Amino acid sequence: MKLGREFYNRPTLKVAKELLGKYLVMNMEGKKLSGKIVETEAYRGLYDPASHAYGGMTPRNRIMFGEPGHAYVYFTYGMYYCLNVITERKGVPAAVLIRALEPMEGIEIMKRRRKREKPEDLTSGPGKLCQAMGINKTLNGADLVGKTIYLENRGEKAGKIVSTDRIGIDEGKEKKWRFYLKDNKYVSRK
DNA sequence: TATTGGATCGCC
DNA sequence: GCGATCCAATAG
Repeated sequence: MKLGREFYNRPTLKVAKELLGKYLVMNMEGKKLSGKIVETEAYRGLYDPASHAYGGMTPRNRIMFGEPGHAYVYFTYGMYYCLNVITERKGVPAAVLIRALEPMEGIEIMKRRRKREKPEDLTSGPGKLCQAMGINKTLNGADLVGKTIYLENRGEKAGKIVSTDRIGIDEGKEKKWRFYLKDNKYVSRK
């Protein structure tokens, strides 16, 4: 069952945890790709120094201030994209970064795009999964309650969840806002 | 207008 | 450990 707007319009930490075990589905150019979410990170707007929205709205982060249930895609390190889902009500800048997936459908397409054969090399990181799924800037602002990209509950139990500090973040280290499924081999940074 | 460094990745 | 590679943010 596709996740509706109301799922995203809730506290960010809750959404970040509940996204584990859900499926990310892409329908593009007649191809279907999907993967199970196994790792996320929460970013909470104005009061979180690590968030892109810290300090107010800019052209890049404006999607974070908008309606929940949309995609925030940004470009980083000159060559990678990262995918976030917007949470909390309109006007409150907050998002959950999708950090890793367990590939499910469309694995051959992912291998071709990633130029890698091992399943655990396809989507075990935020930049990798965007490359594998074909996510780029054209999807920035896309409605996740739609047809091309959406999240889905396939009735799986998440299992044990581990929380740690966020990767690549120096400020706000006391915040344990990274969540992943324990013992899952598709989590980044083994 | 110039400079700097990043919510990364893969190879050395 | 480090280079690739480019854009957003900030400083001037």
